[in-house]
Amino acid sequence: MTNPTQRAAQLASAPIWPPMTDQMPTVAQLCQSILARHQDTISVRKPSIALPRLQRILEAAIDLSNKGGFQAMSLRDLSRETGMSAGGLYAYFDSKTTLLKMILAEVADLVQRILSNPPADVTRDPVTHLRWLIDTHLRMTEALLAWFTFAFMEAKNFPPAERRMAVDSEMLTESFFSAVILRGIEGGAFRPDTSPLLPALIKPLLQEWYVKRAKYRRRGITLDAYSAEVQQVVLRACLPERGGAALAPMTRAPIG
Amino acid sequence: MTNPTQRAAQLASAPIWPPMTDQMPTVAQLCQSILARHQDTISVRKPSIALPRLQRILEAAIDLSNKGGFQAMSLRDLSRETGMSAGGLYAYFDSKTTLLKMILAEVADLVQRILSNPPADVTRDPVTHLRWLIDTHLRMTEALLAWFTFAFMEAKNFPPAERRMAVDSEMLTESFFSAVILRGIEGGAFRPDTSPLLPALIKPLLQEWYVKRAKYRRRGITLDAYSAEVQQVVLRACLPERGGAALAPMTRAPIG
DNA sequence: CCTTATCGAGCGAGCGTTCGGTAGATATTG
DNA sequence: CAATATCTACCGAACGCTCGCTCGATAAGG
Repeated sequence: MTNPTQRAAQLASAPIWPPMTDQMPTVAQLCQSILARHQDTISVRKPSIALPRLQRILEAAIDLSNKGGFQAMSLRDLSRETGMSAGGLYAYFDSKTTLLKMILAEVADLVQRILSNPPADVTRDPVTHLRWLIDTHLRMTEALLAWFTFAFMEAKNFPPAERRMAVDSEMLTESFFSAVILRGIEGGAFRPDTSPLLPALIKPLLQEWYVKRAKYRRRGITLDAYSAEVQQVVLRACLPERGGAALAPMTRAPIG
Repeated sequence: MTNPTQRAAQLASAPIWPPMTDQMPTVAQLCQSILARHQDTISVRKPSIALPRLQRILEAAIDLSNKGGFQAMSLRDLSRETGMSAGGLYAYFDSKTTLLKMILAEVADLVQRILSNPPADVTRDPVTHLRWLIDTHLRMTEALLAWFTFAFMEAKNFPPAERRMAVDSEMLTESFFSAVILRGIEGGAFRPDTSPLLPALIKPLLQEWYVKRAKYRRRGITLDAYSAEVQQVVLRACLPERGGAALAPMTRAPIG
C-alpha cells in the first residue's frame, strides 16, 4: 500500500504502456475469426476465396448499416455494394440476422480479449490499471470505429437472444472497471467512499467517443485529449483529495 | 465572488429548488402542443375528438417503437393497437415520417423550454445552477421516459433533415452546461483549468439514466442516488480542490 | 342532407429468401 | 496429357409476403 505522497509522485509522470497497435487486430483478422466460427453456415470452402469475399461483405454491410440502420439495409443494397448476386451472398450466411450476429459476437469477443489481457506491469497499480482500461478501450474503438458504431447502433431493437448478448457484453466491460476500482479501494489507492455507481458511469463516457466521433473530429479533439479528460474525470471521482491535485495530463506516450 | 470557505459551507447543505412536478408537462399537454403545431396536416377539426385520438396514436407509436424500433413498427401494428383503421390514422399524419417528426420535435422543444427556465434563485450561484441543470434533466427524462427513449433510439438512422434536428437539440443542451461552467470559471467558483470537454461529457451521463433505465431499476438505484452521483462526478471535475472535499450527498429534498 | 370522421379492401413497391442453372476450376481416368 | 466427370462458387429471375399508403364507401351528428 502506497501513501498519498508516493502516489502523487507516481501520478505526476504519465504512465507509459506498450503500444496497443501490436495487439489490435486488423479487419482481416476479425474476418478470419468470424470465418472460423461460422464454418458450418458458410458453404464456401476455400479460404483463399472465402476470406476476401467475407471481408468485402462484412465491411459493406457495416458501412451501409452505419448510414440508415441494419434494417434499412436491403440485401439488394449489399448485393450492389459487394458486386455479388443475392444468391451468392447466401453462401456466406443463412439469413440476414445471422450476418448481424456474426459482427456483434466478434465485437463482443474482441472487447473481452483485449481488456482482459493488460500488460503485466500495468496491473501492479490500480490507478495505472484503471487508466489503461480507459485508454485501451478508447483506442480499440478508434481502430475499429465502424464496427463499434455498428454494434452500438444495432444492439438495441433486437430479438431477445441477441439483445441478451449485447447486455452481457456491456456488463462484462463494466465488471472490468468494478474489479479494478474495488481493488484500489481495498488497497487504499482509492477513497473508501467511492460510489459503487462509478463503474457504470465510465461506459457511457467511452461510448460517447465513437458514437459522436464526427462531433469531436469537427472540433479538432484528439483521442489523446479525450482519453486524458475521461481519465481525469474518473480519477477525480475516486482518488483521495490530495492524489487528485497531482494529476498531470496523461495518456500513453506516442512510440515510434 | 465567493471565497473557497464560503462555497464549502454553502455546498455542505443540499440546495433545495422548487419541485419540478409543477412545470413538468403531462402527456396530454405535449399532445396538445403537437396538435397545435400540426393543424395543417391533421384533418380532424374538432379538438374534443382530435386530442384524445392523437394522444392514443402517439402513445401507441412510442410504445410499439420502444420494442423493436420505429422502422419495425408497421402501420398495421399501430392500427391494431389504437383500434383505428389504416385510413383513419392518416387523418392525423400524412406519412409515417411525419409521425416521427412530431414526437422528436416536441421532445427537443420540451428540453429547451424546461432547461432555459431555471428558478431565479438557482441561477445566482453557478454551482447550484449546474446541479439544477443535471437534476432537472434527469427528472424530466424520468417523467417522460418513453418519449426520451424513443427520441434517443430513433434520432440516429435518419434522413439528413431530421438528423440535423437531433444534433441541434443535443448541441443546445450542451450549450446550457457550457454557459454555466464558463460563468463559474469567470466568477472563480470553478477551477480556471476546467477542461472545455467537460460539458460534452455530461450529456452521455444523463442519457445513460433513461437509456439503461431497466438496469438501474434492477439494481435498485433511485433517481436521487443517480442524480447525486452525477453531480458529484461533475463537480469534482470542475470545483477547486478544497471545494470538492466539502461535497455532501446532494439532491433536491423531497417535498411532501 | 351536407359535413365530418372513419373504415377497410386493395395498390404497387420492395423485402428476405430460394433454386434451377452454369462457368470454370479441379479431380479422375485412359 | 487429353478427355471426361465432378465439384465449387456464383448468378439472377422468381416467390410469397409485408410494407406504406390511397380512395371510394359509409356512418353519425347537426
